[in-house]
Amino acid sequence: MRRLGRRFYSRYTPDVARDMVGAILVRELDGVVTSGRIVETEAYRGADDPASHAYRGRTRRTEVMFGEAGHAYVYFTYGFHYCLNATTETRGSPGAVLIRAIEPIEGVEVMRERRGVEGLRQLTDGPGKLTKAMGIDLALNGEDMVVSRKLYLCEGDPAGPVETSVRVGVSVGRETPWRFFLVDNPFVSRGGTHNYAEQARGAKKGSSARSQ
DNA sequence: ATACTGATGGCCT
DNA sequence: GGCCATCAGTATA
Repeated sequence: MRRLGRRFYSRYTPDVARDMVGAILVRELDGVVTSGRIVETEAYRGADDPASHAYRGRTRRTEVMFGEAGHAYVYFTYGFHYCLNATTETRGSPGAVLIRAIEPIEGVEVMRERRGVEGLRQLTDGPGKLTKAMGIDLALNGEDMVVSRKLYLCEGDPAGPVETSVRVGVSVGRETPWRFFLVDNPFVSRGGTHNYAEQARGAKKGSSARSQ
């Protein structure tokens, strides 16, 4: 497996987000490997993107988004969950790609233990779920995924059409279709539970019906 | 199937 | 003090 290099990340964020669908996310912790294929991402930029943490400029939290591309941006949200991003663009131009869902490949049993749920699908079909399944927290914020042995991305094939939609769980910037996901993949998150996410006029329902 | 809610803490006005 | 780039549980149909 070939690891994704600096050049991959150092581009216009929505392009990186689209190309990350199909890539393999690998996490090594205490000699245990967990990995999965990325099936859903979202792009966040800076001053042109009101939904982005970096919209209002540099703060302690968003510092990594302004730094070199290819680093992990991990943040804590809703008092409980961590979310994992890969930084993009160039120094001084903030950007990050949120990894929203993966399809498990390696370490399924470990993921089950860390998550405390049984169903394969529920293991990693959301941004907060996959970080818990992979043991990702603030200790990895700023990690350079181009060289790290703990956290990195490898080339992979989406093996199917990639669709776009409005981003999940944001109340502003809803005119920008910067969510990218694999059509009909069962591990794509179902789009959040908050009503306001679908209240904007013209919002379409998620295209993939899921059962079981 | 959709709708709503509680948990819980950091970040920013 | 209000708002979250969330999740799991419960209620309702």
